[in-house]
Amino acid sequence: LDANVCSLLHDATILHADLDAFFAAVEQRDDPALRGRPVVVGAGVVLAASYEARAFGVRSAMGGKLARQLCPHAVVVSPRMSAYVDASKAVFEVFEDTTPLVEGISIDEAFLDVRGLARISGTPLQIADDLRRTVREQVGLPITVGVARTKSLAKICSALAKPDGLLLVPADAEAVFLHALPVERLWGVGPVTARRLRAVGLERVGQVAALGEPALVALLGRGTGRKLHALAHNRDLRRVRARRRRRSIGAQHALGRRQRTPAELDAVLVGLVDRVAGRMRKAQRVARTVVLRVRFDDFARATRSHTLAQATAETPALLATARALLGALDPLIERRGITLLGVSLSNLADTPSGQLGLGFADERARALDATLDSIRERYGNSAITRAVLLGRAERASLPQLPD
DNA sequence: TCTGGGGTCCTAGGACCC
DNA sequence: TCTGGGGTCCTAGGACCC
Repeated sequence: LDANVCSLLHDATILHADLDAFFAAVEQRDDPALRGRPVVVGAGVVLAASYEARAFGVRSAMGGKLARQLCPHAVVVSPRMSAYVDASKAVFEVFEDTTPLVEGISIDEAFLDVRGLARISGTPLQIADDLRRTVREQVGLPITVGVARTKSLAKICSALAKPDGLLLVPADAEAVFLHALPVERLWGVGPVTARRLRAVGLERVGQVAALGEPALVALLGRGTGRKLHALAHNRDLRRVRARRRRRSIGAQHALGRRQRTPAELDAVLVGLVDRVAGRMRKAQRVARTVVLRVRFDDFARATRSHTLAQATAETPALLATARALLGALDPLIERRGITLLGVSLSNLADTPSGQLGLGFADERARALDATLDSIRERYGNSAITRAVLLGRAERASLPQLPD
């Protein structure tokens, strides 16, 4: 596809940029001895595999044992997260230099909207080409870019163009391109949905597109059915949005198959809550909902959650809640065994300005919280709003609020 | 495939409110 | 007495993504 075609159509303006085998590529960049050799990052579970390792069937999320069987001569390295974070920052700087409209999806991929940059930077195809070269020159990593009119299709393009590739689908070629693909290529179709589709003979996106929305809804449910129908026709109105805020923060820990005593379990829980609460305070955010996640011996899962009356990032309050949730699951854990424990916090808000440094709440804040609790007990939640306002006024040494 | 750690979004029922 | 229409929030589970 040449740049002239692209500029004529000029509507494939969303880029999806995706680093190739990111963790493994950083390791190969930093250690020349690893270049050209199969590299596996992560021992217990494969976090990333270089393309040389993938040639032997090694995939990320695969168990380390199987990976070693498939590729015995692979170099296994333990992850260096800080190196990856640094590399990611450097790459995102290149993104930000390309266009102000950058939406990070994960540590190694982002959407970029390059509409309206024709006079400054050229066509989307030229921009994508420059971006790839700049990342290679400045950061030393291979990156693949997909270009299309929608996020969904741009993402599909980058997946197909990997590794170290560039693929643009012009608007008038969308249907032909999309409809020939297997259904798994659609962003949002995982193993379960793919199985359901294949069970009724739907293997290509074109077949899904031809089916019609009602039939798809009947097969997959309303949400998934509608979404899939739209995506199969490349109808995807999602914009590229800069800086989306996190909606939850969590931590989890795999426990293996060994039996755990309640005391061991509690120690793990304390560690998780402490870690998560610390990250919350660092991010100056507070949470109202505590979610406890467990995985049993048979890998089935269960979650329990509790929503607090007031948002907090204080370890003791969060820990008490998490302990209560874990206690409620005790009988199940007793019966079925536990292989993973996780805590995540949602319903997030910014730390109120009067409560900065919540982790070290002073006597006064504690007294105020106690007052709020007693008000709640006596008069119910409806009295709390006014009490909170009064409390803030008091803490900020403001005059009393009018009724 | 035999299993790590971090997320997002959707659904559905029930409690509760006006 | 038996019941409309609209809404929010909470909880639990599930699918999916990197």
